[in-house]
Amino acid sequence: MIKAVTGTKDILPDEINGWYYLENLIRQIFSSFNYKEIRTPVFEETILFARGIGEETDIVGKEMYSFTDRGGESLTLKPEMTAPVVRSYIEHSLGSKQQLNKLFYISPMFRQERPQAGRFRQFHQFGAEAIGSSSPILDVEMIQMAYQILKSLGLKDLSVKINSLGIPEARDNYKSELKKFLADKKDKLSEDSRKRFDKNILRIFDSKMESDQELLADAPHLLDYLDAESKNDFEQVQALLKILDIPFDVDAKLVRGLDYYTKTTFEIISSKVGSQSALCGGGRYDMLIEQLGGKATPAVGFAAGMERILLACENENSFTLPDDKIDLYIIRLEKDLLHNVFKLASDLRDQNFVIDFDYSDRSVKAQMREANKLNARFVLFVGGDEYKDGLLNLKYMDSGQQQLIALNDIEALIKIMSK
RNA sequence: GUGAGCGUAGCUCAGGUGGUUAGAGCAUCAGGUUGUGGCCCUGAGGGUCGUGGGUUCAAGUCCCAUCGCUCACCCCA
Repeated sequence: MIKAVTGTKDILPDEINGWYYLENLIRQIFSSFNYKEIRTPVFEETILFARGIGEETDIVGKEMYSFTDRGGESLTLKPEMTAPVVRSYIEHSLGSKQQLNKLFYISPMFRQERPQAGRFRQFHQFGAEAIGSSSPILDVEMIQMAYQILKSLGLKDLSVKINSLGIPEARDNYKSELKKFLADKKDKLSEDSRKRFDKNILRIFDSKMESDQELLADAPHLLDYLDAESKNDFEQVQALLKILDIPFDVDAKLVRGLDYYTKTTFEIISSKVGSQSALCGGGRYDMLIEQLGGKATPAVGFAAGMERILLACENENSFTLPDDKIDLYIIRLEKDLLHNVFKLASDLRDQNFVIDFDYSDRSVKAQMREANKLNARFVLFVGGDEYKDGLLNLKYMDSGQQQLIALNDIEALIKIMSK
């Protein structure tokens, strides 16, 4: 049997309503902040991600689905959306059409990682990017939109973590201080953390090893090394979050894994999704546009994992969807009335009613059972003596009540079903 | 890339110490009299017991390999 590839899955009809619900909510909330949707291709030139995300990151180093096409070009299935959006922003000179571009997206992403609870190789993210302003108001707007979407889904067990990485110079200063601090403790660190020491020392803070965390207890604080501007912005962010009544924790250990982040970073986590607890993450990336060949432009954004969010919703039982219903199931009492039923269904479907009927020649009982299973509001019997008199028998499925309707008075039927 | 657990009908699972035609519930389909649902009753279909090899007179049940799934590490949404 041919099965879906490891780490991918089908979204089946019985779970699609949850996705519609989430997608509608996303579009509605982003729209209320006047963000416009952008769609980019699923694949891009590999170099976009290598340059944008950073050669040293795990995503680029070992998780990308890259392939060479017949023209010999190296292409990659997008592992994240910020680089493609920025590429598009530069390519189409969106910055010269308006000062600030507020964009959002909903899209599949691809990363070749070992699947796990809340993690797949093809997964879906929604997110937003505000390109063209350095105002911390936009930093907060990102958190606000993400938080509002999660809250609207009924999620309760959320916590917002924020941090500031400062401008690159400030961060570099801090890195060398941290390096000094850990130099004589290096051999006590875990194996993974020793690797991080050389590759990306900030990530040592991510370690789940208690021994590492003990060694870090007295480490210098990143926030103490912030430049004046970053510090001021970060205070602004906190003040604005308080105005919005969004609870948050400053977490100096929150270090994002993508190279492009500057200043504010944030994450919203839920304890209801297993160990992959980050539902969304983002931050400011003031250097990226220039780095990808555009004019130096400040920007901020976030991305959220939709499978994780849906998983959290399921585990918290945060919302319930109404059962699927159809308006009318048409039952034919005689087999030779197929054409009449077919035409009637067609006419009513033109009026935007959800209509179904039996495609084989099943018994009336079987058709009734089907109507019941489909949660039909009404059943219409076509055939029998009343049909010879030009009448149809309409049944209200909730009450069981029946009523006759003239075959030439479809308007009456429409009127009843419209209620 | 590393580690652990698990693989029996569409789904959830039973199948002491290996022994005749592998079971249940749910789901599906058909019936329960003449043209009518949800409950109930009856019946039917559906499984190379993940795959391959080995031990044995005999394996779903033991051993090995392999594939797949799940969870965790790593990393990230």
